[in-house]
Amino acid sequence: MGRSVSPKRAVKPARPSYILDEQIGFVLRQVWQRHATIFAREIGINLTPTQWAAVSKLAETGPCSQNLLGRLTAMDVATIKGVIDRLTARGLTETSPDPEDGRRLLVSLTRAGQQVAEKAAPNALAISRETLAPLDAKERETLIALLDKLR
Amino acid sequence: MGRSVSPKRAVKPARPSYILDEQIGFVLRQVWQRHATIFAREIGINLTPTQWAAVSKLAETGPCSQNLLGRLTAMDVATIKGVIDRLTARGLTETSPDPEDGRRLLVSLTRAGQQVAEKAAPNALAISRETLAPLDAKERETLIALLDKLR
DNA sequence: AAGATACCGTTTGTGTACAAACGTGCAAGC
DNA sequence: GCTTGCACGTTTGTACACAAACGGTATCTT
Repeated sequence: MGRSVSPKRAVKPARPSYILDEQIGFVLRQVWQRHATIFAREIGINLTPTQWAAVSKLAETGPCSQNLLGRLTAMDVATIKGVIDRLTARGLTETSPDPEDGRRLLVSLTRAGQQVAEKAAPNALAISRETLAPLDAKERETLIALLDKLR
Repeated sequence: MGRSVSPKRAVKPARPSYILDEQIGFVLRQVWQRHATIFAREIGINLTPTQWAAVSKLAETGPCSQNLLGRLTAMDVATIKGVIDRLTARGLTETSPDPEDGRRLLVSLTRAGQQVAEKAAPNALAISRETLAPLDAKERETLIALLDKLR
């Protein structure tokens, strides 16, 4: 170390070429973390963002196969299995073999699961609002539109 | 099922109040997932985004305590420990007790770690570019600025 | 000097997240 | 028929991510 790479003129300690804090991936991770923190505090019932995704999507679509539910909620097959296992253990979902297709495992909300979905939906909306609170209405719209292009 | 809840007029199957796909948290998770996929494919050396964050931050700042490094890279104390353990096992980092403060564990890049940092930096920049490729220059700037407000 | 307080690192436990390999069921083609 | 290919679910292994509890160290206050 010591002498710089290019001794051209004075020193000016060459801004490093890679600044972590300016990289989109790092920023995304932090924004996601902030959202997850808000979520954990505000969702009310004890649910993770991932579990809520599964529950609310089931409430939207009605019963569907575990695999399809995974695609609809952007979860890996191994991930959705774990999520459904835990939700089922808590009595929020139940599973049954699909009579029409021996490969499929049908997943549906139990009565308790439906109640949770209804009860938590307003909280989930509030969480979305709080996550976006630092932005004004126009900025929120712009952000969503831009992120949508990157999905 | 069958008859709807509110028989007022015609049917118009009441758009559910909570649409997962429109929620900022769900979108963030998906964009992050896409970025992680690009990262895994393009980083060259076998490093996770998190590990790269630690390595590149160490390259930026020089040796620092494990705890501070965790804060600089937005990692929990337990997370940064695991990351440094794995990097050290691979010979990219090394640790030593801080002679000036018995609580601290100093973390630094090894020679191999520095080489990895230099070699991977261009790839990491390319990954950022590819992640943002669906946007034009102005949009990229806007997105970063908006996300920055949500950190 | 002694005690209160804050900081640092470790450990344990739970929950995503994904790759890879495996076995089974369905459907399309010959 | 039968094979070939694809879809579906499961299991294993690795790696974040965070809460909570613990013990050791430094610093601040009295």
